[in-house]
Amino acid sequence: MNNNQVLNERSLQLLKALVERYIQDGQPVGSRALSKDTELKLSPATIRNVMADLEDMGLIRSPHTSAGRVPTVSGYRLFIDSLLTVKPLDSEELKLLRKNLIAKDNVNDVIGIASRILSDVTRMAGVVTLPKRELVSLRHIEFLPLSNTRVLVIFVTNEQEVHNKILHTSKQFSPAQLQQAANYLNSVYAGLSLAAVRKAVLKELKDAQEQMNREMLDAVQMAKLALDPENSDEDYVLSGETNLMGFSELSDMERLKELFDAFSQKRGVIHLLDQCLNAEGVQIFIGEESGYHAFEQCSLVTAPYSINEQVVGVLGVIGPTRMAYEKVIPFVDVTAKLLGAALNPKT
Amino acid sequence: MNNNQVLNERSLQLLKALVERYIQDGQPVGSRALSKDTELKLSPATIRNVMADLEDMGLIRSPHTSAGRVPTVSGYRLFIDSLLTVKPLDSEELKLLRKNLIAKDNVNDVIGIASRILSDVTRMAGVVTLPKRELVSLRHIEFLPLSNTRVLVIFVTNEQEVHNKILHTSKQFSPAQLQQAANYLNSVYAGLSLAAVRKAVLKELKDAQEQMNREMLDAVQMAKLALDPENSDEDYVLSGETNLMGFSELSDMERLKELFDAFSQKRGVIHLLDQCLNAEGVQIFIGEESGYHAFEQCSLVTAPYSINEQVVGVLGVIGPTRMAYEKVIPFVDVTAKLLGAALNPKT
DNA sequence: TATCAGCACTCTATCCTATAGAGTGCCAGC
DNA sequence: GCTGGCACTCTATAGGATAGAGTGCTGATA
Repeated sequence: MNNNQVLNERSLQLLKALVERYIQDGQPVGSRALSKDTELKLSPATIRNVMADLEDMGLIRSPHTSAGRVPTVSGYRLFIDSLLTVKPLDSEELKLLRKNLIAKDNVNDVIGIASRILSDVTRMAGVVTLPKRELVSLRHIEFLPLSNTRVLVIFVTNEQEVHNKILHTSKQFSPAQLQQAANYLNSVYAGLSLAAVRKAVLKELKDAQEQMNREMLDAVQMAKLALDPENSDEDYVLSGETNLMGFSELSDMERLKELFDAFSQKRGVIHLLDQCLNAEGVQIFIGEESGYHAFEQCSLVTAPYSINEQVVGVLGVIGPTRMAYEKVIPFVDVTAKLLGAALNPKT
Repeated sequence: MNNNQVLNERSLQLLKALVERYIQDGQPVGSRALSKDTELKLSPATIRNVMADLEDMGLIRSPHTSAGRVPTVSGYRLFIDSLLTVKPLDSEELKLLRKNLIAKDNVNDVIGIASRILSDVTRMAGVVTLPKRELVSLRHIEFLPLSNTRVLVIFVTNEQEVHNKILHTSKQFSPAQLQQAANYLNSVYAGLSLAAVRKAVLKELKDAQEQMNREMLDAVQMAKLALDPENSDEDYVLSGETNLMGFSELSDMERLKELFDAFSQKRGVIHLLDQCLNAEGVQIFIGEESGYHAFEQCSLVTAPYSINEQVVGVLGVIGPTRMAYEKVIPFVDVTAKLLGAALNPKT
């Protein structure tokens, strides 16, 4: 790669045409085809010169001597960042989103629907992370005695989701004691994010052990157990993975297995998606940019979604690098916004 | 297919050898190989005669003239039902099961572990259905007011699993009323299976509308809502699907996509597994026997598992028809028993 | 009558070669 | 700086030859 070339208007226009053409039909693009595609009246020979320059700059490459050129990751990156003309969202698709992406009693249902719509519309794989518990705020907490030292803790969060967990306490509590503990916690902590609650709880335990009365101490200690993040309960809902089996660039079984393994391990995918939590809007990983070998032939288009203006999760589309970015990007963007809206509690 | 042939001892012995050989190395088995494999001192020519008979009977077939023979579904069926010599369980595998398949607070964790062990050990796909709510018995029910007419119902079942659901009630209840309703239900119905509870509840509503006091009626009506089976919450945990990508008989992308689609739709797979709920022990579907096109190249080896001697779910292994049944069958069998043990409440 | 050696036949898989087609790089002329 | 022309390269495809595996059948044998 050699950067003392100039990327003038014409080269960019040709790069754009090449990427668009390649995305459209998946074949390496030759100079003759490009000459016909653009309104610049240039002969194939001239275009070949420009293409040689683009290749020097590492933006395109040729699979072999007598094939045309295909975009490299840098080529796609430049295309997406500077050349792409995003298409407005299809009104049918918007209608579909508005019709189906609505509030439900069960958050998982909404997440599942979002994931499915993403995959159905794009005909690629859709992924939506569950709202991060950490970031979601506590609405209500409750303790139920199960047996001896086992206590069921139930907490209702911001987005009307109910979580439960079984605690093993060091001593036995009466139902009344548990009720009292819950009352205390609700009065003090309701409305804070779970992360904030945990932080406050830890502080309280550290600062005020002696001054606290017995009941409050019990309550706080139980809250500590209840909010223990434990083995990251982070998860996502994936849909339409099988759509990826149709793409020729992913038809190598080794690769495909690696990709699907990554999907079921979840760890790597979650890590990748987490990187998009703080992005302003749509963020894109092209091929090897993700840093995961399994995703080398794939691109990931993501957008964070929010509840009450607080980002709590990420959704996105996974497909071959050769995808219709100009349609996928706005679609992912809007879906994220509408998912946030559907998850916002109405009260 | 023509059945006026006689299946004598020798033919069966040869069929057995052929299936075993084919399972071992996946190549069509020729007369010469079979002649060496068996201790019957028969020349390839004689064996060819027998093979022609077996082919007439529809037990084996030849992919083309100059290939050997492979078993048909009927051939596999006969092999499994009458010829198979099941191997005792490997002690390492038993140790693995005993070590990992132990009681946990969370049923889903245990199910997940079982599924993973099934796939890891067999290097095929493992599947375990969640315990059917219907069949599991009620231990404890609780109502929590959420807001206005929304009530959170929580029920703890037999296997220590906690389920929750949001009800929309027609009128508003005070916490005390909800507590009273729960008390009533717990005193009357605890210990029955959810299906039995629902049945009793419906009967009560029908019979005794007038005689009942107001509170009990409310309680029963709420129970009815809570136990509504709704969109079948039946589900399963699948592991190691990607193992199936390694098998040459499943390497056709069309087929593979169909199979994975079936996995994510779940409906068909659940229906198939449900058929095994009432089987006495291990049940096997070979290829097209399942009745699902997606599974045409696959076999499914299943066994039901029980909690408190009540069958509540099914587990199994999915792999190519050409699998080591003599090892898989006992393994699935034992795993089902140990899963049942791990799910049994200790009290 | 059951078994078996021998043989002609069939089908597949593999390798080699030839050929057409697509696309390039470079050069010389405008 | 652009372009037509041309030699060159590489791929994909088809055809043909060959080796190998395995079969079915026949006629001989015990």
